[in-house]
Amino acid sequence: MAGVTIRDIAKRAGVSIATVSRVINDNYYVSPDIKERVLQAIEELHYYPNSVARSLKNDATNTIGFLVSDISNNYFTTMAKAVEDVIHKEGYNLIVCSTEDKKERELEYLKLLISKKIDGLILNTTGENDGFIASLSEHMPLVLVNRKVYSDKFKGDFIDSDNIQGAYNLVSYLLSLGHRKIGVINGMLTVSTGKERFKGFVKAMSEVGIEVNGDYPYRYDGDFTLESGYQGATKIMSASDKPSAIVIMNNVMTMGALKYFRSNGIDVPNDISIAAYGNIDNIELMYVQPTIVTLNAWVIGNKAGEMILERIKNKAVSNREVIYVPQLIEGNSVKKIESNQMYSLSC
Amino acid sequence: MAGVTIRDIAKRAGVSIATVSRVINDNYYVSPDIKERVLQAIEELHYYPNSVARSLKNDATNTIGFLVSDISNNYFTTMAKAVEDVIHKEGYNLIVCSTEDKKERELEYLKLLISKKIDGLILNTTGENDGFIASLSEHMPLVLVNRKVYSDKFKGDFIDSDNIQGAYNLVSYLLSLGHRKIGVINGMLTVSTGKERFKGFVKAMSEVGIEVNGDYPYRYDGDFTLESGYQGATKIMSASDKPSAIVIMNNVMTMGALKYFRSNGIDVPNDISIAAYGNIDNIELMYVQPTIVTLNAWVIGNKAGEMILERIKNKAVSNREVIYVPQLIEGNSVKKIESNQMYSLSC
DNA sequence: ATAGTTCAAGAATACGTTTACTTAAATATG
DNA sequence: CATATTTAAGTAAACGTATTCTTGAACTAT
Repeated sequence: MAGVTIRDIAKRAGVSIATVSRVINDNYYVSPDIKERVLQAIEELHYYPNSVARSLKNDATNTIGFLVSDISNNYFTTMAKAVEDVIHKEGYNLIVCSTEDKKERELEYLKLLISKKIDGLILNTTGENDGFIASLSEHMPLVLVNRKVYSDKFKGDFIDSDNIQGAYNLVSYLLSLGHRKIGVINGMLTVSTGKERFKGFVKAMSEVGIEVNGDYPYRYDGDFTLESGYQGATKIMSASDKPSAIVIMNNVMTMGALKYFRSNGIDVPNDISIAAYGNIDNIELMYVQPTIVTLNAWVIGNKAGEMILERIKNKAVSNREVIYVPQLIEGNSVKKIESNQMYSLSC
Repeated sequence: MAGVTIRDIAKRAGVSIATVSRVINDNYYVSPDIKERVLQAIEELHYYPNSVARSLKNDATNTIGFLVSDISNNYFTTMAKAVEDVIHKEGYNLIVCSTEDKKERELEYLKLLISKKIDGLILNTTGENDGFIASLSEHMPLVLVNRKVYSDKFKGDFIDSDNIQGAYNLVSYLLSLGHRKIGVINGMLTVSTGKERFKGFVKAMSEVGIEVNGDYPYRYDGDFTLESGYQGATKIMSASDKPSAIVIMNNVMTMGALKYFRSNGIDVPNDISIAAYGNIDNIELMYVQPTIVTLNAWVIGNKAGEMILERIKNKAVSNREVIYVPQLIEGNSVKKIESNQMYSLSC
């Protein structure tokens, strides 16, 4: 089983290695009796083709890389499954790596994946290696998910939810229920998701005459991690003048913030209202159901799988963008503000 | 960047490919000026060594496979991270695949990983390919996690929590609080985890004189999936004679059961008590905190990483077993049964 | 000064495949 | 029947690297 090569099969079947290869790949006519003999030898010796050698010769590994920022975020494992689901049918495999949102780790993994000669890459970038990625994109089929690369040299596809719209909708929802003092826990503003979601926040607020500028009091810039969600909630709630609601810009930070609230006896939504960006797993089993805008990880993953396959087959396709509009799902994490309170706010 | 080979570097630097290889691997003396020239050429041409070719020559891919039953179970992603953490330091990479507990998928992935010439395999088996795995184990470094392979030909290591003890502890806890009619939602009884956890259940029950035999009324044999947890809860709660508590044999089924309870207005623990095997993520944010025995995925993953590295370095090591004792963590999902109720039960 | 020694670096081979090229037997064609 | 054509299967080269073997220049020793 170990170390059995095409040569052993050839010897056993009394044919040349070329013939064995032809039987394995079934791409040339081989007379039935010889074919039979080869197949039998393969069976008897427990031969498995060496895909390392095969990849070297074919200049194709049938492997697609998927580099994500956080493998323990269920959102990405769901997406990975969705990608796998599509590419597996076409004979491709997926290799998933996690950067933990570290610049160096991303670079290291990119180089590793280049070395491993993957046929294509699906990337959820840290946003800190745009130059490298842009020049990589000139030589490797590349599909970005959720996070954009800022470079006009970039050649590839981009799939995302409409971050601005999604965040805008979240905030509009809070505004419609009378909230005006609205806090925000941002993700990294260095990546497109962080940047654009905040932009959606600012936009919605400005439409009711509230300018969110440098010294906006209820703002915390986190980094999409559980800890920063906790920190953000801590900071915002420790101010003397508290907001009535907080918008949180991803699922993981939402869990972090809720941990803070729960462990400090802060009631959601009575003490603070919450609205969040992104899916939460088994949300109906939580002590409170956050109102969210959802990203469909499965849909995005499927699309990413399709697009990378297209790119691998036809490297010349031009840049494409696919933007999904996220849907708002009401939970019970937002309290309606009574109008007398509103008036008191506006004095 | 694409297609730059050692040959291009050699030409650029005006040396032989052997010299370039020596510089890259830093394993032979190369005079400083030549070394410098080579390094510069590598830099200028954006050369990345082709690890496919390298693997073919070295007969080592520096890659370890991790085949799990369910990649969307946070328990396994945590374990994967833990494995990665250990092996990465030694220059190895991890490739994770998910069988979805399907026999054919496991076989397919095993063959794929053999083809890919991984240096070692960490396996959470479906339990349905024991023969194949046992003979594989004679040629490939192999570490089993959580689920055993039943074959005396098997050569490798095994890491697990003490399933019998863990389940026994869960049931004893319920018994100590006065429960006697205790339901059980099993995982697959074809795999060691399912089998042994049930064994622990039976053992604890028999110690208080309750024999769990073929027609035990509160038993559901599931398959570790969310759906089967839901189904199990449905079945058990639809009987006219309901139990006062249910033991659920993994984390995912627990979520499924809770979904049934919650959506059907069945209060935990007032209508039914729950105790479960396995970790639950962000448990403090749930509407009820199940009492559980925990598996430390991180510890198991680290150990698996260490052991597979040892096996790769010294293929001759004999079979080893590492069993961790799981710890019981009390939640608020179990109600104490008053003694008068107990008496009424015993008539 | 000559023979012996050392060693940096080049030449050549091998890893396990796939495939272009070659061969020889079988069949078709005039 | 002799020549042309087809084609099944074999031979050999190539993929990109690591490494053994070889070479020849620089050095040491006599």
